[in-house]
Amino acid sequence: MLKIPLKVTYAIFATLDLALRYGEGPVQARTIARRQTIPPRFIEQVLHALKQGGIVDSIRGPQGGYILRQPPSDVSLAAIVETMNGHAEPDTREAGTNGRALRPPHREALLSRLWDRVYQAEREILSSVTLQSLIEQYTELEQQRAPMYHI
Amino acid sequence: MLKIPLKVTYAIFATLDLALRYGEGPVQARTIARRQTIPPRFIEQVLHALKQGGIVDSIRGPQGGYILRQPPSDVSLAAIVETMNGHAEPDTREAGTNGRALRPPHREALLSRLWDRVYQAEREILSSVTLQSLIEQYTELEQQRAPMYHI
DNA sequence: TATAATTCCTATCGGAAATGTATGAATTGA
DNA sequence: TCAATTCATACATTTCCGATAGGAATTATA
Repeated sequence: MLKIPLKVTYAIFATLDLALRYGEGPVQARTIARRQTIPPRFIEQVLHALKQGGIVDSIRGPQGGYILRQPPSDVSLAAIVETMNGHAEPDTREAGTNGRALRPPHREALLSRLWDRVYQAEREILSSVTLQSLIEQYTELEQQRAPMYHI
Repeated sequence: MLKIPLKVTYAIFATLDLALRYGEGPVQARTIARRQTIPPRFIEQVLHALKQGGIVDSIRGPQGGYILRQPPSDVSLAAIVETMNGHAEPDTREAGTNGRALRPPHREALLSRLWDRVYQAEREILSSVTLQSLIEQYTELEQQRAPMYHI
């Protein structure tokens, strides 16, 4: 039910990489690929999709690269995920019915309502998480492992 | 992200079919397949999985078939879905890291926490829906379409 | 005990989707 | 002009899912 394509993971790490350098000029695809260990030829496609989705901007030519279009606090994971999934609504495939069993369209409505609820719950969570908040969580984790001893 | 395998849909309709006849003895795979329009050879596998998951019991030989193991009000969709997905926890694939970027295991933890939240939300919803409540919703919908005129 | 009805088990196939690679065109700073 | 970069598209590979197939195991019933 919950399936996370690698593409989506890549997209999150790529934008997170950009978020960590927000305001410092464009970052090249190759650089992100190296740092995040993503196949270089593949990340181009991911970044391209992110551009189509309005998440990142691109600058061509030498010294070009990619930048976040908005500050990290304005970029929710919901936006990223939806972009990568092509706004895929819950995949409501339907099997037909005959006999005196559950009949469509009621049978269909029964489940599509349910999937909708699940979908909305998922969306709600992803909307509440931004690249900024992810960065904060990350630095928290880092400090827990290598704590700063005060005084 | 939210993907609903046909297998899961089939499993729900199959168990719903059994729920509608709970207490009336075993129902054969072929019968369910015909009524719910599921490929006969395929539903065998679905029912088999449901048996392994403890959702249904099977009776072999002539006049055999499948029955719900518990009354419909005790069977949640969460149980069915988890059975069909082989208790698949959120698929947390990880790409390695080098350089001074986000480093595992923190990077990994960051996302797996998130997927976990989504997964739990999904689970919560599915736990609250039973075969019984689905049946009730269904008959409600039926009556709305073909209403009973009182008096 | 023989037979037929049924579940059980495993293998396999085909197509679609996901992942990854390749090639070259378009753009642009130096 | 040149080199660095994104852009666009096509192609190859792998993995997964739906579906089919064949036969083994079980058992009610005649």
